[in-house]
Parts: sequence; structure tokens; C-alpha cells
Amino acid sequence: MTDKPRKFRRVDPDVRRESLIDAALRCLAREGHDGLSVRRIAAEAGVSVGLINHYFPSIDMLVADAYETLATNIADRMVKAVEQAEGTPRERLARLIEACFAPEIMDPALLKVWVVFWGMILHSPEMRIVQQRTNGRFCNVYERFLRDVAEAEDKRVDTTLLARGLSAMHDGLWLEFCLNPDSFKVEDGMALCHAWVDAKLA
Amino acid sequence: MTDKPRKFRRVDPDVRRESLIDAALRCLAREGHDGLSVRRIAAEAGVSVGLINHYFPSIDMLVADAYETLATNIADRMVKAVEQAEGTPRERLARLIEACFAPEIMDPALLKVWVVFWGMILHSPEMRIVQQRTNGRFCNVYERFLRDVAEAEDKRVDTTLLARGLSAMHDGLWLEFCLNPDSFKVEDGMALCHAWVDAKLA
DNA sequence: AACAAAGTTGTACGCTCGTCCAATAACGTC
DNA sequence: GACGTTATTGGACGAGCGTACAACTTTGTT
Repeated sequence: MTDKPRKFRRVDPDVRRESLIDAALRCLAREGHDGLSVRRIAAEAGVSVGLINHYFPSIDMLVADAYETLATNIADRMVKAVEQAEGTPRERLARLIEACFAPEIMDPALLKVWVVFWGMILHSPEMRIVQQRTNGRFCNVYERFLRDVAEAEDKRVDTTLLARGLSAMHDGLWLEFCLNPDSFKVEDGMALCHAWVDAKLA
Repeated sequence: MTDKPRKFRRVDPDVRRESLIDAALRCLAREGHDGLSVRRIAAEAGVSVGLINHYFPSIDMLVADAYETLATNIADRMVKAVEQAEGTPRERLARLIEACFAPEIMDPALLKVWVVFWGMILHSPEMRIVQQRTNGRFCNVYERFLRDVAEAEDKRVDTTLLARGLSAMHDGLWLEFCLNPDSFKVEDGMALCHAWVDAKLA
């Protein structure tokens, strides 16, 4: 009474697209730039080579979609982590910084993916557009919670500049940590970010 | 009375090695990861394909040498720029920050090269060793001039931590600027670095 | 002038790549 | 149950890749 053997199953196009993007991200996380290959992604997704080009005009478009997807996911998770937290604006900002240093962020495999994104941003206009959009989102998240603190404590600071500094410091620490996890402890990184914020919102 | 035509000229091995490394860096700066190819580097250096493997056991070793060379050059240039500057330690620190934001540093082509380095660090033990060594040098440069200021002004701060923060903030700003030069002005980046230092050395 | 040493060339090999496209098989509809 | 639609397959194609290696050329020595 076994199911009759099928050579493949049709899948809803949207679901299929998503599964291809997921497979691509898994390949990039595992193999970095070497994982960026139609054949490896197809194998990872369990489909044939040709299907990739059926859903994406070129490999660059697939990566651009993957970039948008991953960046959006991460930003959303951060916002949610803070929004469902209670406490003063100051405490919520601390939750945000904690979320920025969560284990799934401070992961060399994630940097492997991002390094590929960066390399493509420098050559592909489509990727550059995604970068500008997603980076703007990240900065807005930082600024939003920083402004909450500034308003609650009645401080007058340029929250845009403050957010840019926080973003830069976190990016630099994240990069260095992922390249060399022994160079410092995650707690030290969080302390540095807090030191920056406290210095401007003292 | 023309010179008799020669198919090639022998070159001192050390000079040849250096010219191959230079050619590799030029390829990486122009084409990013795509430039990392024996054939393109050979063409750029004006030699045949086989010569690369005669001087370097593998392409990875060539890049590792190129990494060490470029990082050392940049660090040395910065130190020299500050050392030949006069003034108080505080003023010399300002020169250092200026040097960090010099046009030849804030150059997308330089990031193209570095993105390739980062990608390889995450996979190659040899590259990881070079990263640790060169990054340590950079941090030492920062710390050295920060300590001068702290001592001259009799401030008690953890200059190691301060240097790590400065390094991270600069890296993050450099990255963002090279990815999207319209996102902020170089002067704003310098101001942020100064704000970090001033906050801790007020 | 002859010779040895070694820097340099050029090619062949096997592999992987992205793209293209005709054939195939699954699914909804009648 | 037959049919049309289309998601999916799988192989062909040309190009570029890293490596290896034998042949060639230059250079310095005798």
C-alpha cells in the first residue's frame, strides 16, 4: 500500500521560491563564496539545476532576494525582542543591545553570508539598492529606541548621529568577533556599546 | 642597433615575488573576488600562468602574503603620518584619526580587497593567523597614541578597551562608507571617532 | 665557446561553472 | 478518463578555473 513513486512533486511557487532562498542561505553559511553556485544550491534544496533559473533570472537576483529576506528577518526579530520587553526606555535599549549580541548574531557562519553580500554590493546595482534599504532599516531601529530614551530622560542629542555611531561600533565588533572569537568576550562588546550610549545620554 | 629581441627577462626572485603580489592586489581592487584567479593575476603582472605556481605553492599563499603586505603598509603609513607630526599627544591623536579617514583608506576599491581577505580568513588557517597578527598591530597603534594622551593628561582609563572601541567604530564607519559613500560625510565619521575618544578622555 | 643552473613559458588535463532548452511528468479542469 | 498547462527535469554547451609538467630561454661560470 505504498504511495506510487513520483519523480517529483509540484510545489506552490511562493513556497518553492522561499525554499530556494533558504537553501542558498544555508550554502552561503556553510561554504561562503564557494557555496554560491547553482548546482550546490539546487542540491541543497533537493531540486534539479534548471529549476533555479526557472525561478530566478540570474544567480545575482537569487542572492539579492536572499539578502533582503535575511536582513529583514534579523531586523524584525530584534524589534520584536525589544517590543515584548517591559521596563523603562533605558531598559528596553539594553534589551536591544543584548539582542545585537545574541549567539545567533555573533556567529562566524553569519559573517560568511554577509561577506558574500558585501562583495556583491560593490559590483551589483541591485544589491546596492537592497543594502541601502536594509541598512536604513537597521539605523531606524537603533534611532527609534535611542530617541525613546532621549525623550524620556529629556536629553538633547542628535539621535541620528548617535545611532550611526552605535551601528558602526556594533558592526566593527561583530566583524572582529566573527573573524576571531578569541579576541574579546561578548560581554566586553556589549559594555563598549553601552559605554558609547551612556557617554552621549549620560 | 636595436636590442636583440628576448622572449622574457629574468628578474630577481624577491622583486618578482613583490611584483606578483602587487598585481594580485590590483586585480582584487579592480574585480574583487572575480579577480582572484591565476590567469588574471598573471596577465596583470605580464607573465605566464605557470610562473605564479613557481613562486607560490597555491593561490591561497599568494593572497596571504598580499594580505600581510597591504596591512603592514597601511599600518606603517599611519604610524609615520603621526610620528612626523608635531604637537601635543592630543593633537597627534587627531592626526591619527585623520589618517584613518584619508581618501586612500575610504576607498571602495580597498574594501573590495578586504572583503576577499575576510572571506578567506573564515576558511583558511593561514589567513586567520595573518589576521590575528595584523589586527593586533592596528590595535597597538591605536592604543599607543591613546595611552600617550591618557598619560599626558593624567587620565585613568583602560586604553586597551578604549582602543578596541575606536577600532570597531572606525571599521564600522569605513565599511558603511565604502558600501555606500552617500550615507554620510567623511567629516561626520571623524567627528564620531572624536566623540568616542573625548567621551572617555574628557 | 661550452655547459650547468634555474627562471620562464605554454599547453594539456580534469573539473566546475552559468545558461539554455527540449523532453517529461504532475496537477487542475473538463 | 482525457487534455492542456506548467512546474520540473536532465543533459549539452562553451568558458574559465587550478594544477602539473616538459620544453625553452636566459644567465653566470668555467
